[in-house]
Amino acid sequence: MLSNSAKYALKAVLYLALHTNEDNKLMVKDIYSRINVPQSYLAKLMQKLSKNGIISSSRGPKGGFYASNQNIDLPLIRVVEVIDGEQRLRSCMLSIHECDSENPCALHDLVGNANSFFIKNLEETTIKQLIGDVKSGKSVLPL
Amino acid sequence: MLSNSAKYALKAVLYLALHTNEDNKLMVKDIYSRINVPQSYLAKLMQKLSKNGIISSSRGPKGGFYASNQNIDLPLIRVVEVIDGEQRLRSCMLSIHECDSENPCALHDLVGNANSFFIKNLEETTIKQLIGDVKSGKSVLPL
DNA sequence: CGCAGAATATGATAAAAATCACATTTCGGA
DNA sequence: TCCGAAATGTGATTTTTATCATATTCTGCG
Repeated sequence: MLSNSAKYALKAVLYLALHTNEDNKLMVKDIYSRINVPQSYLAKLMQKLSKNGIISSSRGPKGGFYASNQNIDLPLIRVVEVIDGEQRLRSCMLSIHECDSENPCALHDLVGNANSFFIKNLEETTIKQLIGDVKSGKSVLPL
Repeated sequence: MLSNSAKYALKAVLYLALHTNEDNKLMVKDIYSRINVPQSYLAKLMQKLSKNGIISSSRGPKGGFYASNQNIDLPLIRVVEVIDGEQRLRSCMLSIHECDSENPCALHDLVGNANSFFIKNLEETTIKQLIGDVKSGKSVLPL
């Protein structure tokens, strides 16, 4: 469903959204152990996120990565699309190309609305909204 | 969610269930192009399925793979567990170990009951039931 | 200006998943 | 009883994903 990389990226984005802003940046080495992602792999992922405008960064001393107000208004789907591409998440359960609700593959009904429900949520939920849940204790952001 | 291998295996099992029985077997080379799976990779998958009792086989001339009456009464989950192992399907969206509905990770609610719904269906639907849908035209089994 | 601290770029290595190739075993039939 | 047809067993190769390492560029600050 989601690649490992996408999971890593989501964790990182949520961590940044919770702990950083324009005036309070963090470096990869401050983050990786908190979210349990290998350091240099995380670095690569964050570069990709940064290049695609999902997170922000600045170089040099006092630099680092952070989530701007603009960043956290992005829907979660953007994170996974940047990392996994657009296809992976939406591909049918049997990887049939012509599979949709009109012409369902044999497993289509078993998944039911499960997958589309998840995708819909990823599309409609912003990073900001999600960390709201964490802040209010509705869910946990784990290591 | 499901590995490529598991998808291949499901396709193969469903194909066998539709087109074979004790008296009417098929060889890998008769199947692979129909379900669009590389021949020798399919061979390996089918050996695994056969060894684990998901499908049946007999050697020698007039031999081949087939789905017995006993086979098609198995729930679909058995197919994916044999190929992907038991963990993969049930692992949390962020791969957090201590994530459940009591202690949900940040993404838990986004997936909602989607995943458990799918798993439940895999557990409760037998191969036979599923091909019923295909036979009655409710769904398609594609190449 | 220039140095040091940071991200960025590039590419090498390792591990896992997918694919291929072939030798071995089993079995039915002539 | 022997030959050939088929699955089975084993392992090598390729591709993708994940991981590591290092050189390069940018930037704030003294």
